[in-house]
Amino acid sequence: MSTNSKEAILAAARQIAQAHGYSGLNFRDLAAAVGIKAASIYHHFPSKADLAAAVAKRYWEDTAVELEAMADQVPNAAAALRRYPQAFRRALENDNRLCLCSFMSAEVDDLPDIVKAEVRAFADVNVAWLAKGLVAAGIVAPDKAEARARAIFAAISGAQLMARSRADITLYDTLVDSYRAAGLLPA
Amino acid sequence: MSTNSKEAILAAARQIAQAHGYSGLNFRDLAAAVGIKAASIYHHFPSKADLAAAVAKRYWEDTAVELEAMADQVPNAAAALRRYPQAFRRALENDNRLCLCSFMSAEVDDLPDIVKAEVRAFADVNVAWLAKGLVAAGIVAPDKAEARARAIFAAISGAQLMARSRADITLYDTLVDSYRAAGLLPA
DNA sequence: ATTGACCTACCAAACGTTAGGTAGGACATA
DNA sequence: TATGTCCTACCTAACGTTTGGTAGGTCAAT
Repeated sequence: MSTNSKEAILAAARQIAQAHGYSGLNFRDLAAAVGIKAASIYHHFPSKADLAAAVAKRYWEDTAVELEAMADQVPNAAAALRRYPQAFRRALENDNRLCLCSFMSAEVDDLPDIVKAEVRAFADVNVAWLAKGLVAAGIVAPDKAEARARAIFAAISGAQLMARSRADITLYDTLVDSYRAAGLLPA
Repeated sequence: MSTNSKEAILAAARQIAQAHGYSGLNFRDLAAAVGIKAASIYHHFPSKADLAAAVAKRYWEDTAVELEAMADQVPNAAAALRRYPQAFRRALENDNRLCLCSFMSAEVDDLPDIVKAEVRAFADVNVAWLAKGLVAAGIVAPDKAEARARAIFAAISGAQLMARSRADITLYDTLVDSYRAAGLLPA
């Protein structure tokens, strides 16, 4: 159970934080979700800040793997870009949850520094993947790829947030369609 | 001081909630900001839920007035639309704060129902104003105005959130520029 | 004499965190 | 083979603090 419990804590903490944020993540509920006692979490993580940093780090690591896998499953860069919104859709499918790092971006004033750093890393991973794909697909010039990638990332984050506030995943889909129609996302 | 205190509470609560969210809004800090005692807030608002609902309601009311004023100060609908991002820029100028309703959208799982309703009303106000302007400026057909308005609102919210996470208001400006370059926002 | 605005003084519940302890496995030494 | 030491993984119980909220008083203005 050694490594297993730590992994279970990370997984459960991610689910809680995607629904209730850093401030809404508490040791008692987290422990209950894992099936242990609150104090036992301290055997695996020295503090709430360290736990949250580990969760956020794992979150962007998982996302990086997922994005690479998505690119591999598809014939070309354009097709991979077309599937990018699906990555953010999955959080909404999971009980109307939000991207962990969108939630933590809102909470940034109350976040320990070690957590903030991981939140920024998540954005960096997304922007880098998008920029690479935009260039490979020949959609934008290399010197303008990062700006466009950031715009796509920000817009998709906003669409997810708005859909969450209405608990309406079809709103997310129509927002993505609108981004395509307007020319922000490649059609 | 009668009406004055109530207004002061609303104003201070808005500032706090835009920086720390609904969960980070507490009666002691709020009272201290106003210069009264925590218990005295209950003389004006029966509960935290009622207070937050009043704050959110006042927030969209103020926004509606501000948007109308913005439209009036400018010769035509296209010029008004061009200034829309400025409304969201002001929160960032105010100590890197976030739109109250973006924060509360993230927190939607833990929000009292009466607060949720006001959060949705804020989005409705923005979308209605944008849709009206888009039609008046002849940028989109009336039957497609609302979809485009929603896309703009979501994208601008996302840009503000991303800029906040980096505490970088110039990032907000470049995101807005990218939206224009990509065709989401009218140039 | 009543009301409005605010106060002091609490409370129960929940928070992150700590102290100290228990059960059981690993492992080198005697 | 048995003993002593150390480890991991978890526990109970409590710590001080903060939370939203309540009861009842004071006091100037009407």
